[in-house]
Amino acid sequence: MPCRGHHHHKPRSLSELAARLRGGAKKFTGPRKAVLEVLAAHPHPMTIKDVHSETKSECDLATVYRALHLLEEMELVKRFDFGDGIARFELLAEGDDGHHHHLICTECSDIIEIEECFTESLEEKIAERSGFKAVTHKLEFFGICPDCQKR
Amino acid sequence: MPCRGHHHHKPRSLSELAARLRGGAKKFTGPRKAVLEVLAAHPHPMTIKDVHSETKSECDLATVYRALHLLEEMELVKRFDFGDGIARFELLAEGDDGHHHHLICTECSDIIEIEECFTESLEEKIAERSGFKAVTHKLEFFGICPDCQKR
DNA sequence: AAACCAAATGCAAAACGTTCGCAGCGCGTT
DNA sequence: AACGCGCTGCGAACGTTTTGCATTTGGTTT
Ligand SMILES: [Mn+2]
Ligand SMILES: [Mn+2]
Ligand SMILES: [Zn+2]
Ligand SMILES: [Zn+2]
Repeated sequence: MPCRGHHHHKPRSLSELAARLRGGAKKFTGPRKAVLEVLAAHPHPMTIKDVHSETKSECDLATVYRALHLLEEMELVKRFDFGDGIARFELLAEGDDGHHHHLICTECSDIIEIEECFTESLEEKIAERSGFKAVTHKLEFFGICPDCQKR
Repeated sequence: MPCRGHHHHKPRSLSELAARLRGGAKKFTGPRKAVLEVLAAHPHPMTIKDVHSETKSECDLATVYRALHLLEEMELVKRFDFGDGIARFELLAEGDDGHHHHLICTECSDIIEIEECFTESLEEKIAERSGFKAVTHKLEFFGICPDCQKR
């Protein structure tokens, strides 16, 4: 079963997200709504600082941290790590586990989504050979984008 | 040209490392010697805190940070990122660029070295399609080791 | 509609890994 | 042995993330 890419899934509506929260005995608050709206408007992983400033600082930075932790726990959001010590988050669509990768420009931080994951068979081989179970992976690509090559 | 795995390279002697430093107009100091000895004694990536405590705190933590930065710049050491916000370093052998991957137990942090890298052809494809140049990648595997499966 | 309560928020402080400034020390050279 | 620059130790600062606590708020019950 080949991966079809996470953008092939249909995004969740805000009311569906609200229902999800309430179904998990969580409140659909102003700050959480603001965070979800910001995430829904951006196709690439966002830093918490960026999410915070895009909410026009309607809520506290600590609240954004707490909101994203909750959303991550509920699997409504996926955390990514580009190796710079800053967490980034993407809103997940319905039925998407969020597993995918990125190509990041090391000069300007431009991001390209990589829909495919060709690493799954490798995962199985590694699991078998090592005796490890529940093997997953984190993979990100880095390079210099066309614009930055000209400069 | 297939990758032969970084452990197929022969490790550098301490005197060779000293010569490297001096050749680059750097000093072979007590702290740097201690750091290199600690790294040479460990086959897996080490955190800076661990390197520091293994030197029996003969030198300052800030000095360990500076030593590892220097060694990284001189390509004598390779930095790895397991996604937990803590830098890890491995001593490089002669002729090794250090590119390889790991399988990390999410319970006990046990590490297995993955010698192969099957991602190079994917790198080329991604570079071609996106117009990016100098494409590299970071890849780490995570799972539960045999010991932790029993617990 | 009012009361209720657990959950969530804002604010400030702290924790964490990491970096930096600076006075003094020590490696390599003369 | 003396010199000079690079390096060190120490403490302070950094940026991101977490936490404690008093107050507020969403969702529920009366
Ligand atoms: Mn993405
Ligand atoms: Mn390794
Ligand atoms: Zn993948
Ligand atoms: Zn690789």
